[in-house]
Amino acid sequence: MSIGEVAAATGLRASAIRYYEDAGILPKADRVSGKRRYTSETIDRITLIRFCRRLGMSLADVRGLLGATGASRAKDRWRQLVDAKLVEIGGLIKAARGVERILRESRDCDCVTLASCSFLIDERAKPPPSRRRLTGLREV
Amino acid sequence: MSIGEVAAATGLRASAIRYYEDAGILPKADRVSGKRRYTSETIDRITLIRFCRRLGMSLADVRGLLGATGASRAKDRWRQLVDAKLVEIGGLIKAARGVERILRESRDCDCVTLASCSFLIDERAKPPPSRRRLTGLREV
DNA sequence: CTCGCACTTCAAGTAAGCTTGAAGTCAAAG
DNA sequence: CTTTGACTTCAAGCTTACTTGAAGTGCGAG
Repeated sequence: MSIGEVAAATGLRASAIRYYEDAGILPKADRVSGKRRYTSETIDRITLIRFCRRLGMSLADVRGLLGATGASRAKDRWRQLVDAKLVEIGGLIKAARGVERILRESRDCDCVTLASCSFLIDERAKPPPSRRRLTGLREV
Repeated sequence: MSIGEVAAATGLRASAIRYYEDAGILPKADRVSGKRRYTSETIDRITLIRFCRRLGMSLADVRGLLGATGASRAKDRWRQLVDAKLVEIGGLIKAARGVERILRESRDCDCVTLASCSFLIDERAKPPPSRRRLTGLREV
């Protein structure tokens, strides 16, 4: 199949498929007179990549996963990744719930005028903001 | 106070404070022989900004909020922002829980070998990935 | 033969929120 | 007077995951 057909089948753009190849996420494609030719295996692979991405994994995660040779090794890596992601997501959910609570509580507060607002007073006591951002997720 | 003192008091870097000024989030600072001078009002303002950022608001959100003139107007904007953020966070938590469930279920699946895995088969049926990423949060 | 389309490569652009570097200024300390 | 340290501006860099654009190639149709 051509890159255009793979793109149509997977919902990615052709440019993204080329990018994945450059990034080492997809193997170098065979060429027929300079043009990339694929088999349905590529579609399966892209489907797996898309699945992982949807679950909030980075391309680096995916690269690590697909680099695994042999099914059992791959399965180990998969479990490791999943376990790490579960911890991350747990943290994310916890953080989100904290934010939700504060938002609700501060909704009718005078914070904005900065007049002795308990939230901002609490805020002063907190350590500097962490540089680390929690992982962004896509809708599942 | 100097920019360095404000930085120390708020946990931001001086460069970030200058950036906020350029970005219109902080008002143009008074100068004494070319150097910015601040009052504790600035610290309060930065504290508010930091509070908002911690809750997952963008600098654009904050700019809109602080642009409000008069306390009641500001309060209205605050409530609007909070309501919008609550919807967003609700979506984020829902998405995160979905991901959590799928991760758990797929943990011990044969997905990685692509051998008739129900998760990947489901994946094939899904629409192309949404470009939209859910808001990243910081820890609260 | 020429048109048009899908493809090719490579470089650069995009988003957000800052940081970093280079080069210069200023005031107080030694 | 010189050094030191904090400050100044402006431009460029960082990160991730791609997209976009420019310029060129290959192939089937008319």
